[in-house]
Amino acid sequence: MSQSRPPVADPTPRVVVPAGTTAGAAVREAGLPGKGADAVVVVRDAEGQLRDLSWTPSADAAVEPVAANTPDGRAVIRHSCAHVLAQAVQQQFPEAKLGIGPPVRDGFYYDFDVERPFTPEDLRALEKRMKQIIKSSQRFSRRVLDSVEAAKAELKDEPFKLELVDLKSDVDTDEVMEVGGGELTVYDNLDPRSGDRIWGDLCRGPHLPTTKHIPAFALTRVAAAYWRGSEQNPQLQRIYGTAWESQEELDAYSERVAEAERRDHRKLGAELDLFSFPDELGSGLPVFHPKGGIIRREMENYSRRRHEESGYDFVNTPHITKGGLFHTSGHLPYYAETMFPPLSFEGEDYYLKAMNCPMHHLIFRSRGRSYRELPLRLFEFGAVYRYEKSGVVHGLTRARGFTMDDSHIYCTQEQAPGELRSLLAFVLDLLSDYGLSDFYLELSTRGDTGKFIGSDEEWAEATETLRQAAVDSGLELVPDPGGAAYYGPKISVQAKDAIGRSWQMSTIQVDFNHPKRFGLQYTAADGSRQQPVVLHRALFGSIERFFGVLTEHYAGAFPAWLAPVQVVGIPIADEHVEHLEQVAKALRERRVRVEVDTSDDRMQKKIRNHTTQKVPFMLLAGGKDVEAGAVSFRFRDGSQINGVPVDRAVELITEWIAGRENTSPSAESVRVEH
RNA sequence: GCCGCCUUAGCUCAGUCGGCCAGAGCGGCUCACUCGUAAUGAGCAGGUCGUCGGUUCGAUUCCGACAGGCGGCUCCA
Repeated sequence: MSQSRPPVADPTPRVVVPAGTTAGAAVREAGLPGKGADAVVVVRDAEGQLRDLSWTPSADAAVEPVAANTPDGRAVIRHSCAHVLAQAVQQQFPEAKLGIGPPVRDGFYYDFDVERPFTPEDLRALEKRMKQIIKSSQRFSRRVLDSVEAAKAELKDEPFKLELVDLKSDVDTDEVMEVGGGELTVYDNLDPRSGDRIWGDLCRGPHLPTTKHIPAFALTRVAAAYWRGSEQNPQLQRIYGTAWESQEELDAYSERVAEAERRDHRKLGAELDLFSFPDELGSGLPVFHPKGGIIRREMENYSRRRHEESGYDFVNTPHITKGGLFHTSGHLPYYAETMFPPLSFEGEDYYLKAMNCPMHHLIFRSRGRSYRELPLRLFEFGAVYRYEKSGVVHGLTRARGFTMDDSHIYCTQEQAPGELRSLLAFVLDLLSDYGLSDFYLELSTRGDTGKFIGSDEEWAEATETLRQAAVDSGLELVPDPGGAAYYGPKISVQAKDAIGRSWQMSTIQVDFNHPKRFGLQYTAADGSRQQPVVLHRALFGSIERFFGVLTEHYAGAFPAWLAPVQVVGIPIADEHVEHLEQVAKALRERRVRVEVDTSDDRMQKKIRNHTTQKVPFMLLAGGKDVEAGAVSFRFRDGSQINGVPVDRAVELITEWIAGRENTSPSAESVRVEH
């Protein structure tokens, strides 16, 4: 149908908009699509500014058409859809006051001040109303307000918008799309026939030409949100929605959401009998069941081995300490509210450990240290407890009790850059051994709040050292101003999982404050006393969180080397059990976790059970196999290899596990022949 | 911590507009079946309807507090 359209050779084709004509006309003239998923919805001018199709430059302007199915195009669709939502809300609830309504990842939201919170029924009614608005093809029309006074007069019934008008100089961000760019504009929704103004909103734009250009949307949930993101401000009711350039894309998005739900580690943790959160223990305190315990142990064991090989020393420290230690470190009183309240006895306040570093510093300080010992790398799987607010506790990824794979590296100033580089390489290498391979880095630097300790020079130097190490890694580096720890800047490694979600994994921090506070010293070659630099580093972040991330990454189908049960023998009939027990014995001798299913379920049922339990290798044996001294493989994906000689089967499974292969074995990937 | 929603058997969920013995599927246990690649059949057990308090002749059902969960906000050394 669209075959006559010329192929797009230039990735960013330009269209020239003649002076005094609209961008839309030029786009049409150029033969670019006006409807469908690749419809041009706005253009980008020479300054990079997005403009409405109704934009009319006063001089000829070369612009870049922006299609609906691009990140910018989708943002415009979503933002316009937010306006439609707001119009629907004010039709249905005339007393509702408007907050802000920006596009966000995969969708949009709009905040409202209403007398009572929205209900799910409200959402359904609003969706219906929005569909009518979209169908009526209202035109989005931009209007420049003459002055701040004019704006205030127009917005006299919208207290939050008024506030934005007064704040406009410092709210020109992507989040607040209402105002910006030096002038105040309103987008009116006009009736396509009469041109009457139906609704309007303070907004910097740009917008779609008409509401009909919103091809597919859905309202997804309601929540409360603080006005302008501050706990001090009133809470508004936020409605979230999603909008896409086509119904197919909306469906695909819904499918991604459903897939994420299926992978939810909290759900899989129960289904696969890995861990639970007993109410009796309290919120955020997990227990690991035997199968979860195996995965956890394998994760830890491999990490332990790699750390041993890389020159780390293993230490152990207690879970509780007198409060003085955390005063020395500076954690108290800054972070008192995120630590559990103290236990008072014998005239002392004892705190549950919220971080391991102070205790490691004490180990460093326990005797005189020589430069010959540096870098000294102390490592511990250290359990910590943090009083996370009740509303943020979330499965294994945000728990109140968890285990950090924590290490502190004490080195000289000169050693720090090299140590950081090799540390980062080590971290990325180890993470990829667990099957995560898509990384980017975030550099968290000092902010201007009072929580950061230490001098400007020290911060600048530490930040630069970290930045350099990050740049040397060749990975994408995203700045995170104000995100540093109070004692120093940090790099965090963000990993993307199998369905493209990012998780913060490792953090690496440079710390020049703790050495000072703890009076850490070593004797240098010239006999002088020097202060070491401390590098803090958690690789998994926390074992629990990494466990949760891996569970979701693999959708519960753990690599064979991590799987709680690696092999299950399934006899066709009872008389074949003996044969499988022999195979199991051989595997068990090679430390393979193997079971033979002797239950009186039918063979088909056993296959189903162990498939849903995501066992990587199922070994079936019937008369033919017994006779041939063989077994038949069935894999998670349903593929099979029949009649594999027992010796070869044992060898093959052992090799697969020892190779720490992270993909699921299948008839295609497993090679029977040598 | 804040806002909203939720909590019935091990799990997933019906149900009670306030009233005799609260149901189903899966799971568990028992028995029969011995089977060639995702659910064999029959039977049995299992619930103080999250906890505490209030209203009521009577509460699993209505109200409140608390705990736990879910979705957000805020926070995240």
